[in-house]
Amino acid sequence: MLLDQITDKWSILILAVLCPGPARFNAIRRALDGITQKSLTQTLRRLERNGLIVRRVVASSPVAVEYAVTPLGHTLKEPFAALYGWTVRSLADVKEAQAAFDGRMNEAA
Amino acid sequence: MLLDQITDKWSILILAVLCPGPARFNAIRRALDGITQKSLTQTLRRLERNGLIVRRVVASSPVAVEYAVTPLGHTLKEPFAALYGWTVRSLADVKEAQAAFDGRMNEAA
DNA sequence: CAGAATCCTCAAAGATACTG
DNA sequence: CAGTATCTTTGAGGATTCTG
Repeated sequence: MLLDQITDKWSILILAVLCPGPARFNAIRRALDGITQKSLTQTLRRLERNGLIVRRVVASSPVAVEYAVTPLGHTLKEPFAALYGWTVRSLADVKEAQAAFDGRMNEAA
Repeated sequence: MLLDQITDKWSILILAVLCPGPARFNAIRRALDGITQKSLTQTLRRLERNGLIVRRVVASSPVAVEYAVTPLGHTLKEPFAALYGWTVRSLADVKEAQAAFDGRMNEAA
């Protein structure tokens, strides 16, 4: 499903990093704390294949590779922002629900 | 991260099933083709723990268990709809990008 | 009916080393 | 710098069996 392709662990975060402007491989890597070089490569490939970002090789020495969000990629910004906004607004409610749930579990035990 | 909790494989689909009205375990299971009983149980538990759905046991014989979306859960409808709407609107563009990408790969080989 | 418990596997993620 | 290649690990998910 297409939803699976964009709701994975890193895609949304990479898009967020690239939205303000293009960035290079290791810059993205540093921005996303905790991602491995392998996962980053794989996720960038999938994003590129789906037409959400473009990969541009700058023939300098040493070689530089820039990733940038495409127009199609930019149309995802709004839905992602809606989702992210919800998590921010609802974090307190969710934590409260979790505490209540965990409390019920403990009293049952 | 909270995003991971709601962008997993089934949560969004279960919410969609329950949005029109409450449903029972096996009804949800039948509605979601391909989910195992284990995954359904686990996902329902997480949704319940996060306060997005409620579990209600009807003391009949045999026992009936109903799941329903909470007010908090309903606030997720809009962000989810935005995301799902994007996939519907963009499916053609994504497929085109994929074909182009795969074409470039083959010509390189 | 609505699960809990158990076993199993396989694909994704991590670690490590190497390269143009 | 921007990856590729390999190996290993782990844990999510599937299949199956059992139960109040």
